[in-house]
Amino acid sequence: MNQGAGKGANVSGLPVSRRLQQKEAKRAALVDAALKVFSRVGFAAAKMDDVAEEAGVSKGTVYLYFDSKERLFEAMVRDKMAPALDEAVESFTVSDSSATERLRQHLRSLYARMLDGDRRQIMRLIMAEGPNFPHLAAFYHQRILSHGQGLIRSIISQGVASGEFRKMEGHGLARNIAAGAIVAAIWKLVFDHLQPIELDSYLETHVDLVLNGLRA
Amino acid sequence: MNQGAGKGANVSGLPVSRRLQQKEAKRAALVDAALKVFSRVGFAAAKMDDVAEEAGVSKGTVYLYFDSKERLFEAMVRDKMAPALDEAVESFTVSDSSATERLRQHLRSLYARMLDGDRRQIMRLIMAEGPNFPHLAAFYHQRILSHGQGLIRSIISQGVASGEFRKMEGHGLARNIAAGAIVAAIWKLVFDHLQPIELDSYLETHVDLVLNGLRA
DNA sequence: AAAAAATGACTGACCAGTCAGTTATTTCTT
DNA sequence: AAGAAATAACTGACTGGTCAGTCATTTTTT
Repeated sequence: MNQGAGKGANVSGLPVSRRLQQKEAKRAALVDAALKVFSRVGFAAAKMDDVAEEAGVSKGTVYLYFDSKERLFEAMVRDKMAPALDEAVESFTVSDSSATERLRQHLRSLYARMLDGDRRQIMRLIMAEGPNFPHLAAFYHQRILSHGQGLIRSIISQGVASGEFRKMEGHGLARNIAAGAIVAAIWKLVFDHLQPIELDSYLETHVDLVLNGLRA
Repeated sequence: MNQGAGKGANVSGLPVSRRLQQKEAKRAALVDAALKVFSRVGFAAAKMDDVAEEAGVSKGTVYLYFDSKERLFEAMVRDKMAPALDEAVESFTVSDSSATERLRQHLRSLYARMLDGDRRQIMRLIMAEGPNFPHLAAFYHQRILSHGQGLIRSIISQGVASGEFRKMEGHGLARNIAAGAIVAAIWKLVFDHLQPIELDSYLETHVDLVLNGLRA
């Protein structure tokens, strides 16, 4: 009767011990706490004690879940970024709209996703600490940036095929189109108190500029 | 005969002691060393010993020139950013070219200035450490970003007046136009090894997109 | 009662900042 | 001009505090 069968069985019939659920919940709490602390002060200045306190546990407990500060940082980035990929793909269900309309929609959803509080903090952390965490930079590039460029490129291809957009030859068109959103996200974290970004208006300017720039 | 006249006098006739010259040179060397070390590892992880070694002096000497690690960091940002302002203004001598041509030129010069090795490192540091150094973020915003937006806006006004550009209403047009360059600078530092930016081509794409986007 | 989870005092490495002492440069004296 | 005295620049061992990571003990769960 070990393995907690009985009250440990969940709807799917698989035995999931109360222990494991709690462990998972605590791990998530620690990741949340880590995000807060790392966002506030950066990797090097963050204290494991503060992460522990933020999560309502003692420092020793943090080390039951993560081997080291670096591992905690990495786990945080991975955990918090995983949903972004799913969202991007989900929001991208191929529709039969025009490329113009799809690009407009895509940029709106990009802003919504990037300007999410957690996400832009992580983006800033990647830029700040990326050179010290090469595999995290690679992970972020592969899972988010590379994928995101692919989506934009596919819309552009459609638009070129349909005659809505002109064919542009140079490199980096997708990055160029996404740049406005990236800058908005960072700006909001670093300079917003000095010169606020009015996001809706900024977004519309961006969409307007890009769509006109691409028009055939 | 005090004040070191004679061999202490320089071409302008003003007495400049050997001491002061050397002191100024050493200060500059320390700022250079600081830039290297801070760029490599960020503010918190940088060691004053490393800065000293990089400059070829002992740690104590660093403290003869700068009161603290923070002050050194601030001095570095200020010293290294001062020339950027002058350059921007210089490169902006009002010409009688069309707004289209002026914007093209301006973007090229913006890329050239931003992608300067030192400068993009500092931009990255500001983004990474800005929230912890509010007055530095303010300094950077005022001296670089705000000013830069003004230059772009003035070209756009000319273009609207001359009928080259359409009038765009939303906020943040100047930021949007500069965004491509900002992203390029950061990309080159963090992701270039994963997906290189071919700068000339990227720049031309950007110019092309923006000019078409603005066209009346 | 046994096992698992959590604790927090502790250790050892690290590093910003100091300062008593050393070296280099300039000024004064003869 | 040559040495003596004064001043400025520099050094690096040291201190005090901090913090990642450990582990013997306590608490909670089963």
